[in-house]
Amino acid sequence: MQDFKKQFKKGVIELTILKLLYEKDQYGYSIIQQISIRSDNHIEVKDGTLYPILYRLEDNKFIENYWKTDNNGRSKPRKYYRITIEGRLRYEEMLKDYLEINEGIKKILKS
Amino acid sequence: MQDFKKQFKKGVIELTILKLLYEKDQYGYSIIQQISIRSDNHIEVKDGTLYPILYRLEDNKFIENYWKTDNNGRSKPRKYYRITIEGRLRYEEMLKDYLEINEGIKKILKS
DNA sequence: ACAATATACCTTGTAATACAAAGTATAAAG
DNA sequence: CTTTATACTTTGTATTACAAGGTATATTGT
Repeated sequence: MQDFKKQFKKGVIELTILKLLYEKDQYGYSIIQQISIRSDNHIEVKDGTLYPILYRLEDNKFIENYWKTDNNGRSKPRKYYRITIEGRLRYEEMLKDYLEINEGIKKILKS
Repeated sequence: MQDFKKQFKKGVIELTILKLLYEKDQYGYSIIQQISIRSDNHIEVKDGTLYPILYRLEDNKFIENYWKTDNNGRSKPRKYYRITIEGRLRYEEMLKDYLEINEGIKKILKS
């Protein structure tokens, strides 16, 4: 109980991750920051939450990873993720469902 | 996995239940129907889902029940639920959080 | 130079929860 | 009078965001 924000976020995080990777390849930590920034800090995803989701998405072939060393100062490579064709389809599906449910809730809440 | 609609619904169902009881006292089965109808069938809540939520809300003093026999033909009483003051406060809180998260997601999804 | 903080990734265990599936019983409809 | 809908209840299961722990490098402050 208590934290219903946590509940609201279920399922939605996967959607936002796929959206961000749809836009461009990114490494995990970057995704966490992007979600924070772009949602005006309304959505904060913990690293202990994100990484398992990435592994899950990878198992399902929706994304795939590659290690890349950026050509700035940093020597240690970062693990980048790329969305697959299946991942794009999955995203479109999820988006459709999300919008549908959201429309339904909006109708119940108004009046 | 598979059914992400189920995930989107987490937490949101409690919000819609409180909203419906905010409007007027209702029995469980009626809530299920109301959610279906008012969401244009986009949200379907199963009875095995609803009743445990009602008991939970009751344990937390957000709602309370009373048995009532309708004065039409039906002789068997139905278990009506009424929202409490605490329940109203809880609803306002949840709504605020829901709108906030939703705003955040919208910002990430667009562009 | 050194300490403190941020970045970056990973893993284990836990609480919460929508639902399936089963049951019981009455009411309404064909 | 048989079938379907209504109405309520309970048990077990899969999923999942997170806390809390870990490791290691990079950056910033003094």
